[in-house]
Amino acid sequence: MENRRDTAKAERRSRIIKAARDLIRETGDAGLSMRALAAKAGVSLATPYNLFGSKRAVLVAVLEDIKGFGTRFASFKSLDPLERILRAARLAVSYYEDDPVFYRALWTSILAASASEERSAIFNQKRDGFWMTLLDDAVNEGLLLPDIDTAILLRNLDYTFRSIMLHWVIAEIEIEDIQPAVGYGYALALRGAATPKGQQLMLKRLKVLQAQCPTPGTKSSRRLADAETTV
Amino acid sequence: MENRRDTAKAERRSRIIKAARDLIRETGDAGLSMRALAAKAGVSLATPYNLFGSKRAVLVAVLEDIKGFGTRFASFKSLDPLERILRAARLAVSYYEDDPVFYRALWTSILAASASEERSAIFNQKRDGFWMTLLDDAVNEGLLLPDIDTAILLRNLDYTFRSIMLHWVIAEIEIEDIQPAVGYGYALALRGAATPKGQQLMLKRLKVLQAQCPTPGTKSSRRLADAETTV
DNA sequence: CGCGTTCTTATAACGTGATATAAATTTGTC
DNA sequence: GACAAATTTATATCACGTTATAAGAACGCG
Repeated sequence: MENRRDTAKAERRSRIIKAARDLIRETGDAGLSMRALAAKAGVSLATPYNLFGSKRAVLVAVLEDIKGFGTRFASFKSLDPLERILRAARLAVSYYEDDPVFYRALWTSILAASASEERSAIFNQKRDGFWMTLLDDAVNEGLLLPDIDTAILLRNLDYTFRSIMLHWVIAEIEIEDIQPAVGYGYALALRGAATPKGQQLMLKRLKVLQAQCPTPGTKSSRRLADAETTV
Repeated sequence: MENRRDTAKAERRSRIIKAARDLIRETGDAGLSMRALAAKAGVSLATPYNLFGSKRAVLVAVLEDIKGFGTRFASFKSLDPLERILRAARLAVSYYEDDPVFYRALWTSILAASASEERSAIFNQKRDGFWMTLLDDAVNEGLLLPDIDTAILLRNLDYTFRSIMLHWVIAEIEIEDIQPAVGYGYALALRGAATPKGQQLMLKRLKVLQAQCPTPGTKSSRRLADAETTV
């Protein structure tokens, strides 16, 4: 907010983000063209490119504009650290559960947007600090092994989260299957990093969550003998 | 190969796949347009659409055309089952390490190709039988808990693999960081599903692999206090 | 005020993936 | 060999993301 020029620019930026959000909600993925976006934002076609650089960047900005995670998380402080992590993951999933149409369209658009050289902060969101605190708490209370580098563990948890979301976006997971899948993945990785004490806790959760997961292997025709497979 | 018509069609199909593969190798992702592909395959622009349906489908066909996994795997039979799984994962990674330019371009194209309603077999490749055998062996030898549903565990391992590959394609992981990242993720999940005996084995591997992983948290400015985060 | 800078605007253009159409060609069958 | 069916072909067209261009407006500064 230095110049009046910059405030006008910021105003245009947020107008574009809002227009994109509304367009996705109204018309879904399909209706979101740059021409429609510019019209809806009351702006020229070139402006989103000036301010963001590409369609993908606009959509990433939409994603980053969605906040309020910490607020809803206030009430978990009494639980043990591992349980807190699972609750936090569940809370993260709930964002998608609350508005699946929007998020699916958003991610579809982001993935479909043409290739770019972006220094993609798509995945490098600023959640690290929050989650690192949770993990470090678990180490301090003797539930995770001190040998484990929590930063690397966190990245591994992120991998699980993203992959399940991508699977939901691209293929045919039902939205209600996401929560147990994420919970299971998190519990499994946490048990892999846990002390004996933490392992007991996670094993209980694993059994519960496993029962909630749809078993992919129940198709009667599983091909057991083809070693000639694709990478 | 019933009719002569079908053989000609199959021949055209494989000519298109080969042309796509060659085009990616020669010009990278950028040079692969449907017009260039049709020209290189000696075929009309409409033909790839007739035979495959979309650009994405062509690229998926290219991916599925790459085989030979089982052959290279013959020699691991003397190792313990968990170690075999880690070796197999490493072998899968080696495909990408051997030709990173090609695979990155291929995946970029697949992700960037316009949205589609495909019953995406992109990820549902036919590797299940091979990996299920490995996991079941580990259960039978008392290294993994019998409570664990190996099908769900396998899907979880797949999540890790895909996510790391996607991360490599989209963002800036170095190709040499993939192998430890995949190994760590697999060892972590396997330890999470392991018996005490299996856990000891995996913990050793975890420590080694952890040391090979680049630590994402070593940036001096880690923001610890922002609970206001993005989902 | 006036000048220069910066940015938006309007518009045209390019190459793209995809689709539609009618003509040409190939194939299987009689 | 001739006919019918199917499909490739050639071509035109569409909407899209993106870029380039020139013209105009808003601003900071003297």
